[in-house]
Amino acid sequence: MPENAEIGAPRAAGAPSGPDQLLFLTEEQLRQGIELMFFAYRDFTSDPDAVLAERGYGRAHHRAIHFIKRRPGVTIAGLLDILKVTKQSLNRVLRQLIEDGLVESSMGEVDRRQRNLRLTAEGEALEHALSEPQRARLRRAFSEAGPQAVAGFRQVLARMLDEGGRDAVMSLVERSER
Amino acid sequence: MPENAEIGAPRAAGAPSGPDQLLFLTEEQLRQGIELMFFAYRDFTSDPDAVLAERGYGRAHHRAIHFIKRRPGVTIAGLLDILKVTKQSLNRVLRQLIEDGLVESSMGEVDRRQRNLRLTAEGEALEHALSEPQRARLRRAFSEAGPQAVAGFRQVLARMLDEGGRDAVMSLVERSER
DNA sequence: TGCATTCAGTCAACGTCACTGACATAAATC
DNA sequence: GATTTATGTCAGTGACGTTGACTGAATGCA
Repeated sequence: MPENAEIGAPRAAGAPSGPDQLLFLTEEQLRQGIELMFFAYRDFTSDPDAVLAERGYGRAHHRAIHFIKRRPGVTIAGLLDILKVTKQSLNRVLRQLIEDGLVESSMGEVDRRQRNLRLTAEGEALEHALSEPQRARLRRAFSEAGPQAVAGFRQVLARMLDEGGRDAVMSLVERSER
Repeated sequence: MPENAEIGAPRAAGAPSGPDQLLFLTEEQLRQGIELMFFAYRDFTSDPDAVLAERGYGRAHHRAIHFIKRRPGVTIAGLLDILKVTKQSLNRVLRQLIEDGLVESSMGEVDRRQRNLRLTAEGEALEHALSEPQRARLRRAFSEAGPQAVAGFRQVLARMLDEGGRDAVMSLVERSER
């Protein structure tokens, strides 16, 4: 472990005895992990939340915009599958985004029932305004923690995913397709 | 930034042309980090959400219960400070929890305007039912990823916190006080 | 003692964003 | 031609966050 071992190092307040090998699995460490997830996620979402609030949008809009950016031409069903929300929930958000000129919906070429979703130039601009603060936050955190810590961060998050959907999620996350 | 000055050392400062050392800071890696946070947090909260839904509660109840368990005797103001929600939001949740016999509110001993909050036996039981699936998920993820990955996970999450409140959050998270 | 402040609790109104259930329409498929 | 699929919409519900205004009780200070 490099120079910054002390920050994330298992302190194990209860200091159970025995070999140190499993100290990172104590109940205390698990509780700290739970709380860190809560606080980190709260701060992580606070920047885009502020941008969204200016336009009267919420996190649902952010998620839709993010994944439309990621998979240009995605269908409604595809987006529903990624987001795991109901059609009605997604529809309300998409209707707004389309009306506001951030997303364009075009008829499917092979299957004309389908809609292919894409960001307009304005949609791209909002996407960038939303994601840049998060990227900046991660960039700083990654840079300060170092590559080895980042690798651990990713491993643990990946292992926290539901086993059922893990492969699907990881292949979505890791597919660059841009 | 006294104690962990080396943490913030600008590793990414120069040398963009260097070898693979900075590949973990590419835009692509940042985007993957953002998506992993989204999916992991979604799955992470899904287990307690299911338990809560059975009783007609939501995440707000979970958070209140968690931090009352963590800091027995905490005051309303203390909880507001941790959760960063409005008094009105918290009050609605607390009123329910108290009515349902999960939380008890007693008058402060030094300052009789204050209320000290504690979980009842039933509250402790629900807290356990809520946190156990999350602990199990983390336990598995930690165990599979290994201690070094866990250290990295913690470092990155800690570094993602808002700088303003980081020390306060980390000292809350790391304080055992039980 | 008297006044300002603090802590807690409440009322009302509002908005986002999930959910269920039911139904409509068009296009594809069998 | 009948069924299935993809999308869209209407209505209702509920959790949970917000702002703003106001109360009562206890405290602290001049």
